[in-house]
Amino acid sequence: MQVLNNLMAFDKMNSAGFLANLMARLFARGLQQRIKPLGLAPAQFMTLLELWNEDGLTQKELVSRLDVEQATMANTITRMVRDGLIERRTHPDDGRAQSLHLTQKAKAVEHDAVTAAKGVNQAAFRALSAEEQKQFKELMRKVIGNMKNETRL
Amino acid sequence: MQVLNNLMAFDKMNSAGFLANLMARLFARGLQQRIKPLGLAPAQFMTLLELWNEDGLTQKELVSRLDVEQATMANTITRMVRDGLIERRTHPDDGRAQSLHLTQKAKAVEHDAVTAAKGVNQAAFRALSAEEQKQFKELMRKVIGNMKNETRL
DNA sequence: TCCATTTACATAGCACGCTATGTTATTTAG
DNA sequence: CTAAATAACATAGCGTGCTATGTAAATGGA
Repeated sequence: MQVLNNLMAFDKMNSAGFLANLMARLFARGLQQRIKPLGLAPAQFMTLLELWNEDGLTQKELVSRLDVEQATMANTITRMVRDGLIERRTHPDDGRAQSLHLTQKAKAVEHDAVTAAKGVNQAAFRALSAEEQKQFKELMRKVIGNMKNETRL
Repeated sequence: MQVLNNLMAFDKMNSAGFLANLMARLFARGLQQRIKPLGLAPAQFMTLLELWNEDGLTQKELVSRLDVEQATMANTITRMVRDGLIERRTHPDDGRAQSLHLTQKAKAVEHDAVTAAKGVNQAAFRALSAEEQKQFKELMRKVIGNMKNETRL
């Protein structure tokens, strides 16, 4: 048996990294399927969440709130402008910056999109008790905190 | 305060999907940094894990073990052949299939790569008790199971 | 046997993440 | 006030994921 050659070398179903990747892909898949009919893609939805909460943010502000690289955000914004979800306006106080503003189209889908996203989370968490759900999210935040501070080692 | 406009609309730090995505990106980043010096990318490492365990697998077998789409695997394999990590051999029993075989280069990096990957998991899990670590992985497997069976709702 | 179906893989096209680097506007030092 | 440094955003290039579709080799049924 091949399994015995490398005994316990690296069991992926017991590897946090593998599990995290698989889980995240399943979340993304679920979200994508539910919001595609609304004309949204997952990263666009996350960006809209911030703008629904506070319209007119700059790219820099979105970058820090969503924890992605600036280049990633720039491309997402370009696609959202292309898709008629937001528009760029030059920032009054800073010629380098731009403020991003929701279009009517983006405002119109807020309720349905948020409902869809909540549905994904619910589907993922069915079969988990309320206590487990709370613990699980707490642990994810803890792990995220660990890895963010990981400048060394 | 903008926060009060949409009270409790969608708190991303309390959204399993957002947390899962962020966590997975941090895992990927950590792994990528550690295995880049070995000439490996994350998906290549995952593929090598399977081949180190059992050389000569087909694309179809890798697809089912790593839980990615066939097209994704095909592209990863192409890059691995390009990078001299594996080679394709036509399958003796089936002219459509191919068996994938490790090169010396790929065999040589196994130990270092596995050590690197274990390091990522350890870094993520420092600050978690052994019990928490076990629970956390159990919960991830549970959530993954939930979402895989989610044909409806 | 021959044709339809299925199977294994390839390809096209896109979303989104990253690093690295360029451009332009603002700030800061002197 | 001007030159250097910084800050905000854009662009290039790539890896990895997906869906949709094409191609060629089995397979199965008539």
